[in-house]
Amino acid sequence: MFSIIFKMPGSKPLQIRKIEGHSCTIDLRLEKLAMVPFFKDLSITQLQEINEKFRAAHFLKNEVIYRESEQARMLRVVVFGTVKLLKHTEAGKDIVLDILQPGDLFGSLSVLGDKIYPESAQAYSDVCNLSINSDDFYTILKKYSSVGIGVLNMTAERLQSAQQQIQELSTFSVEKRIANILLRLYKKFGENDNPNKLIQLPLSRMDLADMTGTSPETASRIMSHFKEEGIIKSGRQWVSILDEKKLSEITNL
Amino acid sequence: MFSIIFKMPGSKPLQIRKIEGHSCTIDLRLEKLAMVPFFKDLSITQLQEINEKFRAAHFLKNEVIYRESEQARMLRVVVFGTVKLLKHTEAGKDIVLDILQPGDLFGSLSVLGDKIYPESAQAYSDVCNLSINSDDFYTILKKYSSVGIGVLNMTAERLQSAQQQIQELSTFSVEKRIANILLRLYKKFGENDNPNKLIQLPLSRMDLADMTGTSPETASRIMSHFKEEGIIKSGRQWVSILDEKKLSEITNL
DNA sequence: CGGTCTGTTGAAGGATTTCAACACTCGTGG
DNA sequence: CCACGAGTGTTGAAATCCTTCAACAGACCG
Repeated sequence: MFSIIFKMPGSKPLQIRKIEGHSCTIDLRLEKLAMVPFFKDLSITQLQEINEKFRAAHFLKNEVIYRESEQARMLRVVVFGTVKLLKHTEAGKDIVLDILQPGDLFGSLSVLGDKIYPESAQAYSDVCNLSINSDDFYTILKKYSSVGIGVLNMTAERLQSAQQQIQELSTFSVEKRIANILLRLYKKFGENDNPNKLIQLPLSRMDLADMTGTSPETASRIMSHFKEEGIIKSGRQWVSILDEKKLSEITNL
Repeated sequence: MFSIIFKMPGSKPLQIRKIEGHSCTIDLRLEKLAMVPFFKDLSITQLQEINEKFRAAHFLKNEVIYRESEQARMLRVVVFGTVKLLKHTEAGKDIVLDILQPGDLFGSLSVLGDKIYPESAQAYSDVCNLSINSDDFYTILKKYSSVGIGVLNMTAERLQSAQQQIQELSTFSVEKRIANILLRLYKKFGENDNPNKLIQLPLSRMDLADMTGTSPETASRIMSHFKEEGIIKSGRQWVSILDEKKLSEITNL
């Protein structure tokens, strides 16, 4: 078993952008707000009006943005970096529900009701986000029905994706689930311009285990297997996809 | 092992109401529409206007209402009976995502986008529902922002519940998952007025397996175990809950 | 340069599935 | 009205997948 890792001397495969040197200028804020799918029908003037209600906040990698079962007061939009949504269990095991990109919405989605965060949010890299009080957002929803329809649509998509995950957890082997999550992460976070096909996330075996509902050891074993087959390359907290086709064959096996 | 089943001679424990003798009068339709949480802020006149757009449809038990990956054109509201939402797998195994009651919404939830049903819907009993063209519903959403907010809220709740299920599938043993689903079904479909604590559903071992992502055999073994412990009574397609407290202890073990 | 975090691998044990046989219930049609 | 057959539930035993415990190796950080 020769699992050769190509070391680039002095440079780790995964380059993580730090928050230093990043600043949330008005232009960047407006650009990111306009990127949010459900603000796309609004005029510049309306966007600026909405922008007034948002406040920028920064988090360093691994900082907790909010915790499960806290009072849910804020709706947030990722501007820079990636955010991990997760649930904790009494046994200390975490479940990763989703990983968010710039433009994604999180936090207090449900405007009515008990307003308790159903999951925790943690900065997966250095993060900048915009947050809005949920009462203010409620006002926007009432005023602009297109925004509500957009949010509804995004929520419906996430529901579909969650139900897809339920099906996979119920019927797929761990190997299939890991092949699948690698494909999905590659589609979402793969750098298509870069030939080394790296997933742009500090992805650990533990993370993979938490996303697929298995143990880190099993995740490691399966990743080793994929490496032997030449399907992936991987090191400490980085993964790159060599053979996308073989991966999707495994999921459809 | 004495699993005594109290037979009521000539009468099965579970009485299923047939659709014969049921008719969707205007009054019943309005009553059910008013029951839908996100129509609650509308006036009678507005309700009547919306009612015009809905058409009633009837399905016999086990009839398929729509199939996964069909074109999604209709949004539906359950008026009478129960509906099973499920996903099929190539291996022939089904996953039950949800069981719906009168007042619940299903079908083409996402108003924009590709409009493909992400799951199948099947009549779990004889069913009457109202359906509306999704374009017509889109018009309503644009006109009444309160409706959009209500639907958003319902969708957000379902998303939460799906994520809860993901956590349970990832971390709970089959025994805990079955205890949990029994409790949830009992809360939703238990007849509180009736002393025999029956879950008002034709619940088979296969159904339980499809809801918890296990095999019918394992579900049967665990149900047998619960019977021995005096926690439940159960026969062919019926379950009643004797000891709710013990069940919730099992889920929290 | 040590210490901590991450990844790897082995081996034993446990949970669950699968295959198989059988019992029972219910509806149907003779 | 009874008998049949399909559908449903039960149970055993073997096989499989996965977890858990444990030890160790390598990478990164200060």
